[in-house]
Amino acid sequence: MAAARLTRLASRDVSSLPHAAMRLMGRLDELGPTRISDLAKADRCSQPTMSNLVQRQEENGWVRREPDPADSRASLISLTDAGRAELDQARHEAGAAIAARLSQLPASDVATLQAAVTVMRSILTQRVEGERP
Amino acid sequence: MAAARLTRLASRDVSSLPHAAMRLMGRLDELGPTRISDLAKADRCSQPTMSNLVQRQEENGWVRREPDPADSRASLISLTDAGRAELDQARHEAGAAIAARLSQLPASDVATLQAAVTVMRSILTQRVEGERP
DNA sequence: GGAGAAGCATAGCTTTCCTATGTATTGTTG
DNA sequence: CAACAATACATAGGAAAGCTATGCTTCTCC
Repeated sequence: MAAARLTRLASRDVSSLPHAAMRLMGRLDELGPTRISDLAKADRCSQPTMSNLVQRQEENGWVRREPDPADSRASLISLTDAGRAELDQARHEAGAAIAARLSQLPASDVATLQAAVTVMRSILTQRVEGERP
Repeated sequence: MAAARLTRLASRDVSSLPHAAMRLMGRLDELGPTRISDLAKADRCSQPTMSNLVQRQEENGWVRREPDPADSRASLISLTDAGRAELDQARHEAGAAIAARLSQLPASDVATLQAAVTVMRSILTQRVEGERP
């Protein structure tokens, strides 16, 4: 609950990029050129949802679509320069918003959050029983 | 980012209640009978959004609307028994989903998260400069 | 008692998500 | 190697969740 509310709080401070677009572009930044279905898995949404999201960002010029040389059914999605610029700015905004709040905390609290981030990352890469690889 | 992804991960494991409904009902559980505009503030959404959300949950029978005796413009929203049951079940589901992942962590990591929750709560109640009371 | 403020509802729109289904390619197999 | 199943995506149609602008009551305060 605390994480959810904090996330909601932070996302309200970022005006430049819609939430879903930010997620998509963050993934692309991490993963490089990626297929739509893999992006959907990473973002935990359905394939049509990702298909649609990619189309919209393609229209914005933030994302590019190239044929996958290894499989002509698939396309590889990647960030454009404009997309990267947009992502950088959104991250800057988000960072500033978070920093404003963190600056009001004692250093020990910030350290606690930092440690928690590491733990959360390990949860995110965890495989839970009953999940297919 | 970690908090956002973790939140998204957890919310996918809860099928019973839509996201916004869960937030609304959680607030009602915390606050008791509350006005729509106060709910909107607590949930950081616009008043019309909350108005709409309350209407939908009212149709579901999970939420009740009573006139505010102190102000006949306002209504007081509260949980119905059905709503509380629904909330309990959704929390149970969410708890189980989280527990499944926490159980794979060493106790020290869980303790780190616990400490972080306390810090996050303090951020949530923080007042940032430039906000009206 | 009248003007402005406060509390909601409605209208009209956008974004984000879903399931179901169709199409084209790839793999597999008798 | 032809047929069938599986995979990768797109499209259609609809629901949920959010917004701004605006209008209607009811308070509040001078």
